[in-house]
Amino acid sequence: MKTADPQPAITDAAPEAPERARVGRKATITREALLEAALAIAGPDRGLSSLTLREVAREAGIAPNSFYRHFHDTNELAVALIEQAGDSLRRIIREARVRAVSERSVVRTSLEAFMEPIAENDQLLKLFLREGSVGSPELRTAVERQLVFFEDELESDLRRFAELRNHRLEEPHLAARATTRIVFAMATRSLDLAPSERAKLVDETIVMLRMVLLGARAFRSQHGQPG
Amino acid sequence: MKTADPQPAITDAAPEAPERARVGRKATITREALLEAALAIAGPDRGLSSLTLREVAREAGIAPNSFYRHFHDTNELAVALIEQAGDSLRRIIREARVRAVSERSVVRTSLEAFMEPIAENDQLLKLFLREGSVGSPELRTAVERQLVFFEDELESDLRRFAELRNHRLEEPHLAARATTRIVFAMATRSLDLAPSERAKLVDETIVMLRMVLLGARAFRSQHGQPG
DNA sequence: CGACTGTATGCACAAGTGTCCACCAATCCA
DNA sequence: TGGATTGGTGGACACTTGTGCATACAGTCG
Repeated sequence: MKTADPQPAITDAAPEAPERARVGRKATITREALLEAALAIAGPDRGLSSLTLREVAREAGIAPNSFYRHFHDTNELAVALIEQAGDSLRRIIREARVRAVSERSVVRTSLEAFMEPIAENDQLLKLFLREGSVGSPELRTAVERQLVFFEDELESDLRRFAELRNHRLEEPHLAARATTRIVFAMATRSLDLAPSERAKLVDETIVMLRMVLLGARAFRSQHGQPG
Repeated sequence: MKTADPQPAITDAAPEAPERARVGRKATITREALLEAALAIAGPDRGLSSLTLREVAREAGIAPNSFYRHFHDTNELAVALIEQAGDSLRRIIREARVRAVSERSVVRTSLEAFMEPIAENDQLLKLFLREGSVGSPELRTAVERQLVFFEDELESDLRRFAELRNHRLEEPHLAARATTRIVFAMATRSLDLAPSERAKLVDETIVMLRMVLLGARAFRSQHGQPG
């Protein structure tokens, strides 16, 4: 296998030196393979930040020292993993968006498109949901950054949709944020649920989201309204 | 080893076994002191589940082996810590509730009462917010259980309040859940914010919560309404 | 060919971990 | 007084961890 496979998009924009190794020994293991190995280890019980250098190396089938050729740290690997998960996440959402415009219930369609890969075996997604807010500062900001990407895309969606239907929409940014956090919290919760109970959770989540959207329409942004 | 401490219901007001040691050597260090020590170590960067037996013992000033006299495991300690944090949390909320009924804005008063101890140095609270969903299955269910307690109390609050003001309130359970998750997500986020930015986050959170409450009033529980 | 270079490995080390064991210390009850 | 019981200690064990150093491997270039 060649490293030459560009695969440029981990962060969306990093140039990432596509011509790294023109001379010297061919890499027997790629950076991506290491990420995969780490993913395989980091089950539900183990925080991403508890990953061990030797452990990852073992899983990937290389010597512990070789790890340093690809990452300087396990933290660095964790951050890369989060960013990759975030990309995967937003890709899912974009697909959901495409599907949603032609369906009856935008909320339901989008949410189901979001939940489905979680019910499947998308380790990346599970990882992202779980990682939340523990770990090194870099890791935390990495997660937060991805969440904000998510919120931003959702906000412009909400804006477009409201305009399309001639709805009022007050504070779309906050509506997007509330929606995001609810969805993530519920998706995380669904990870510990039996598949049979997930459908119910989806229904409940839809109700919550509709509350937010209804509220965003009814909201008056003036201050000091009655409690 | 026996836990010996019956701890019949984590729910409320645990009697806390006042007569544990009637015979034998006087304990030089209490179970609580160990919890405190663990709390002191578990900073923002370290997940609760990465605590080390020896580490906690060192911080508490006892021999590693003595740890076993109080907890069978670091996991057990972590769960105890979470439950303690949950209690502290609900105590705060009850106080907020008392204050809130005599104030103008229930939402703002409650939320500020919630955020204030976080801005202070309540390590317990920070811990709880952060721990979210990583760690052993026992730890995760412990966190989830505390969240549900929280939701239940909030739900009955919402119900009472709606009745008092003659408001409609559809699906109060889900309104409570949405509220809870938003508050927790935002509180967690505020942990990484400079104090000067927290006020803004509180304001934004209030808007989000009002959206939910407004939506819960406007909501029609019938199925299949227009998207 | 040999020189050069990036990749991967083996070995070793100090440090840290959980846990077992025997032992001491204090306190109560008979 | 003397068990009985509980709390705490110290030493040792087998193990894992991150990392430094020297060295072998596999290419590419002149």
